[in-house]
Order: sequence, then structure tokens, then C-alpha cells
Amino acid sequence: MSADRLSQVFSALADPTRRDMVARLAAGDATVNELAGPYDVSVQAVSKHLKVLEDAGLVSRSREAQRRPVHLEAEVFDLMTKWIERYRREAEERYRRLDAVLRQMEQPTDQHDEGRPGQEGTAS
Amino acid sequence: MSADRLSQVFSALADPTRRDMVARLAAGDATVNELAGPYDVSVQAVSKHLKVLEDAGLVSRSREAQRRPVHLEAEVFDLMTKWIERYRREAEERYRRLDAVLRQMEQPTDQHDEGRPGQEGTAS
DNA sequence: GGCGTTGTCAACCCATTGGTTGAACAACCT
DNA sequence: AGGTTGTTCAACCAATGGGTTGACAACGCC
Repeated sequence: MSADRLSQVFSALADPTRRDMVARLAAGDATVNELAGPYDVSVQAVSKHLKVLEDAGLVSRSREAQRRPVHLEAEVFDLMTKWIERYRREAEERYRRLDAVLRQMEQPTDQHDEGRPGQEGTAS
Repeated sequence: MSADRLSQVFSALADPTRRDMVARLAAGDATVNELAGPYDVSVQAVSKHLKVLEDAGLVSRSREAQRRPVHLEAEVFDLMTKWIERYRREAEERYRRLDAVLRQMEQPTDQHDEGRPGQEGTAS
């Protein structure tokens, strides 16, 4: 249990049904039964999905009479976005650098290049 | 096999080891053995992880003699970012609207309501 | 040719997951 | 108190996932 938050969040969203629930919750809170409507699975299964989303911090449940309205928590999304953007930026930057190097190598300048900006010790 | 792309990507990144690989690949291409270095799992396990990343489109492998350098593909990240940002924005907007409604309800103004509490330029 | 290196494939193990059904709990309404 | 509605708990089952080991393909280097 209790893997790190990021793993939980990614894992939770790896399921299409759960992603769909999130999509619908983005439009407004809903109860378990309301959420269960469209899918042809038992209410218990939906309840389980919600537990996964809740454990990941993507969703919270309040109490309102005998109902438990489910509410989408937007904050956790930032965690993912930050992670993704970080490495995407790095990768793209590296790509740009590589591209520059390639362009330079194509130039028939007789200047000896020795830049080799690459990764020499990437794997420790 | 072959779940939708988004599921594959999220699922691939739900594993800390794989996320770590991506992080290291963002700094530069690497071979399977180089990648395997830090982890105390077999090379075969690493190879499996790479297959998952590759199937998800996060990574590509070229051929270079008997080595198979692994390269991070930045594009797929956009898919995730788009999905995430969409619902995050929706959720946040809804929250802002709700907030506005609540504030309005608190105000004891006997102004006739006029339906939808939509966006009336509540540039907060 | 033979040999070490690099990586993948195949079979297997065990823990986790998504689904099921049936029972239980919780809060309301008479 | 008894009934109804909404939700969760418990036990179970089949499928998946991450790990292992062992065999083997492809290639470069003596």
C-alpha cells in the first residue's frame, strides 16, 4: 500500500473508467449512484474506483444525509503537470541542442569541432 | 493488449522505476545496460520496463551495432498535459463559479435572480 | 571460426487489480 | 420499530504486472 503520491495518481488515471469519472466530475460533484449510471458495472465496482481516486487525492467525499457527494480535487493535477513539464522541457531542450550540433556538423566548415555535448556519464 | 494511448502512457508512468528511467533519459540517450546500472533488478526486467515505455510511445530504440540506444520521445507528453490541463481548468473554473454563487447568496440583496450564474466577467 | 557482450524471448511465481455477489451499515421517512 | 435508499465491506475469481532464471539471437573482436 501507499506508494508515492505520483505513482498513485498516474496509476489511478491509467484506467479509462476512472478517467471518465474524473471528466464527469470536472463538470460538477456527483453521488456514487449518479456516477455509476453510465457504466454497466455494479455500484460496488464504482465505489472501489472512487476509493482509488480518493487515495490518490484526486477526489474527496463529503457527507450529505445518506449520500456521499464526490468532489474533484484540482490541486493534485499540479503534481503531475510539474513532473511532466520538467522532463518534457529537458528532452526538448536536449533535442534542440542536438539539432544545432547536427546542423553544425553538416556545415562544411573546416573548423574542427570537438564539442560533443552529449551524455558521457549518463548512467552512473 | 493495446489499450488506448492515454491509458498506456499513464500506466507506464505509474511505476517509479520507469519514471526514474524517463528522468534519466531526459538527460540523454542510454543503452539498456547503462539504464540497468542503478537498479538492483535484472537486465531482463529493465528490458521489460523499456518495452512498456516503448509501447506507450514514450521512448524509441534505434539500432547501433549490438546496442539499442534508448531515446526519450517528448511528444507523447503533450497528450497527457492536454488531458490534465483540460479537466483541471474545468474544475478550477467551476470552483470559481461556485465561489461566486456562494458569495452572491450571502449578499442579502433582493435583486431578482436572472438564472444562470454563468460567467459575468468575474475577473477575480 | 570461436568468444564475450548486449539485448530479447519464454516460462514460471506471486502480489495486485478489477470485477463479481451477498451481506452489512448508515441515514432518512413514516 | 420497520422499510427504503445509498454506500461500503468481505470473500472470492480471473487476469495482469513486475520480478525471476535460463536459453538464444545478433553483433564486434580477436
